[in-house]
Amino acid sequence: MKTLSPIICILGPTNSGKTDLSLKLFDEIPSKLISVDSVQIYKYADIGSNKISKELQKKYPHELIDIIEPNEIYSVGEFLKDLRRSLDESTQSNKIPILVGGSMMYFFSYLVGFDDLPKSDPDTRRKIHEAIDRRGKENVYKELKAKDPEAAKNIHPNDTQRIVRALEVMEISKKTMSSFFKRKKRFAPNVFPIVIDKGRGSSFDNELKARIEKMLKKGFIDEVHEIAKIYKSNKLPLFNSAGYKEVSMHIDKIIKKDVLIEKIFFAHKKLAKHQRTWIKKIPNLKAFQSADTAKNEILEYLSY
RNA sequence: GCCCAGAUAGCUCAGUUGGUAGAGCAAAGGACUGAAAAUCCUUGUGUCGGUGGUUCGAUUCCACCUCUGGGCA
Repeated sequence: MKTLSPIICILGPTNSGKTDLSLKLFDEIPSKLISVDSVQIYKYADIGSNKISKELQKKYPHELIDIIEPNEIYSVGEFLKDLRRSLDESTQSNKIPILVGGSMMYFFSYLVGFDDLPKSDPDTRRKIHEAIDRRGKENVYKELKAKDPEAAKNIHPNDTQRIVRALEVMEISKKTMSSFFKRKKRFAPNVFPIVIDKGRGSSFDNELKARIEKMLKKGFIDEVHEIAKIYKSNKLPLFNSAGYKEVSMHIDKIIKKDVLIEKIFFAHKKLAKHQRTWIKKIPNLKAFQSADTAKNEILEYLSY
């Protein structure tokens, strides 16, 4: 079922020019744009996630954008399934898939490998959280250590999220989480992954700041208001992400207006840093500092 | 001009009843297997505004000076 048509992957930290590059490529080659972005996946999250405008979306349609409601939880596992489907579709229609986006763990899982763990279950998860409240995090961690020392080795006692996940997997599957770990490498020879990063000097900071000011001018706060109104909640999964968290805190009067820009800026800087940490772990990336040189190299690779 | 309050880490500020200091944020590095833009870990020497004085010892007490708020004229 595997064909060898090329697959282009464009990764990079926020504000690096990924989108520009992907649109330019789309202009020149018969391709399908596929978003790799855990926030743009959400409907209505337009301004804060830097989606291209609705008009541009007509000209440049993207897969895996606007497919989830902001009150739903999406995950890497689902992403990989959705991605596979999109990739199949594009090869069937003889189009070159261009994967572009900012969620580095999604890229990592696709490029480096991901095992078939049981998917999360809210009831099981709730039970484990109750156990933590009742018996204390330390004791629950001890339990994990006893049952799955291999997994516990890589989980810090303070990392509640991972402790819960490991116990959840065990509860559902009756097997240890570490027994699932194989990380079969899926790095196919036809995948062409590149990273673009302009670096992190003061010009990066200034551009990022300008970009955030623009977001606010375009009505980021109203967008968050609207979403909270539609779903009657200000505690949506979407509101955990960089920027959305800060704006929703502002709406709750926890963050004052005059520091909001700064807080969002820090959140995005942290995001960029985190993205770069992931990028360092992904092998075989071709690195570029500008969209133009990257474009030429990709066209050359595709012999266009 | 007078009175009051400040001056401590890049920022906001704690603190030391006198034995040369610590939180949050930022920054840097890292972990990461269905929330990942999440979650978590590691890293803190800074003329404690300046100059003198008291003291075995001052960032801490005293005096003066400089600067910044605020008030009164």
